[in-house]
Amino acid sequence: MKFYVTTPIYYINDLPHIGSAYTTIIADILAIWHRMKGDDTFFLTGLDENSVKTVQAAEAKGYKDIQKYTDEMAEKWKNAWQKLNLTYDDFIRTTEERHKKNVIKFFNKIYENGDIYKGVYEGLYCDGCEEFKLEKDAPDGVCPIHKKQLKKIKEENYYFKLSKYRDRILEHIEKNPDFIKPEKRRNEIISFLKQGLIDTSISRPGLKWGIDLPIDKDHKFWVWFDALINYLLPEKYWPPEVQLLGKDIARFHCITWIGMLMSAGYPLPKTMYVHGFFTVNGQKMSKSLGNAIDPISLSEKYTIDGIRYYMLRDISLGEDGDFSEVALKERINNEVVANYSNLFYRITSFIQKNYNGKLPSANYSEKENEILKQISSLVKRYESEMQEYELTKALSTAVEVSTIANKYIQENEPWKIIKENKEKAGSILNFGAQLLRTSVLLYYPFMPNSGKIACEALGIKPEWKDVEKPVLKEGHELKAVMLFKKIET
RNA sequence: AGCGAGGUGGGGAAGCUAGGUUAUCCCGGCGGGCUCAUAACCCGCAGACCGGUGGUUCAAAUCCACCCCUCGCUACCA
Repeated sequence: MKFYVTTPIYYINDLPHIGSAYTTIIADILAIWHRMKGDDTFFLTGLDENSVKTVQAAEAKGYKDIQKYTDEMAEKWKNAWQKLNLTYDDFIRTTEERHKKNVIKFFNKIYENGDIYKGVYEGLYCDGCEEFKLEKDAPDGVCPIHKKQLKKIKEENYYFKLSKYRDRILEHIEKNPDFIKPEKRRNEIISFLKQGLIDTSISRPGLKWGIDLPIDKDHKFWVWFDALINYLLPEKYWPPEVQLLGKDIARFHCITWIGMLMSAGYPLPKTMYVHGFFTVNGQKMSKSLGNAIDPISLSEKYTIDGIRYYMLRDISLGEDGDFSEVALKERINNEVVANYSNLFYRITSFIQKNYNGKLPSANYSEKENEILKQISSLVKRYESEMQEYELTKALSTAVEVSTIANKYIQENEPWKIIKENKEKAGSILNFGAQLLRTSVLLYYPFMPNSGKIACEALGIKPEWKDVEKPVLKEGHELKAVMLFKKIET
């Protein structure tokens, strides 16, 4: 089985914020899980550098050489992702030759297919903003920012015959309930399509930055057209099993991109998953409010895994959610530390102290077999939740498993038993360690950094095979490690 | 305005498609147990007339009607 997941490619007019980190982390979780299962996995992320915004940001910061600016920003983005230990397989920049080649190739296909024509774009232009305004944003034809009369400008654009594909797109979405998730986004797209579709322009004249249109040197590709094509990069993995999107860009992906692919004759992605947005401590995140969160400094304080855990645990994937530092800290202390890390330590340190770090022999009874059955059904549930991209549910299933393990240890009181019967206590610890191994693996995609340490200490590999079974053998060596520290401040 | 999603104990959610014993889970609060463990772990308790009104039914959080409230989408904004 192969698994190909994409994130949107991000604008480089600023550094990564918590929102872009969120999307990329979701992709990372999925990629890690599929790798554990042995799937041929490919995780693509990258940067959208051909936007007019790039030029504006570069100039605002005093750069004359735009390419230099993009190179520097790209380094910063890569560094940020490395600090967060994200495991992407390739990082695409739309200023790269390999991308430009793909754009041209793609364009030629739809051009030869007769889906490109020259038309006129009419719009209200503001000299101050240097951009077109929509009528709804500019009541009375006046720019809301500059209070100036907008000019009616006509310019020639090349258009893509998107409207031609409207029926096919609609049909595809209606016939494939899993194509757009969650359902609420699917409904939105369907109702949008039912209103009808107009063609979309794909080029702009007179730009100095961007990719040249092969049929007309005076035009550059409009940034959206060029950006979407990045996903085609890993040819042998096409089509993606899932493309992750923010809700603001759902329509471009679920409609325009799909129409483009139909025209060029590519198979379609299996699922477009639209996630929600964060507010920060109840407020909308924005630069002007100055409440944008830097994921790097946050991770230094709370650990990468702590943040990953919180994001998926507290915020239902697909819904909007509030990012609160208070809640973050509570989740880490009350769940990651108290439930998981504590479980890990109480079992491993007990074995280390009393059994020289070697797994004692086991003699399971009806009670243990009952629990194994329960675990096995929870693991099945986890797998189907992961498969359906219900990551929040899958994580809470993982929590259930480690709770069962804590309960088992608690009820069987090996610290008492060991005083009279070391062998019997050993059997309890043996079973506890088996449950611990399952917990570690279920948590692994969500918290891979501590997961690595946990696997090493347990002497296991992060593999999904027999995840629900008690496969650790008598005499297996393991070490006591504290995976997380309590956040005190 | 149209279309869509939702309103469930202090907070966050599940249940509702196939109506039926004490409405479930997590956090928080309170009490107890345990002491292997990072005051962690385990057990118990309090707290919800399931947005409102009316209807269908032996029986509704679950079905129907109307109403109120919140949020999202309604084209070039990653």
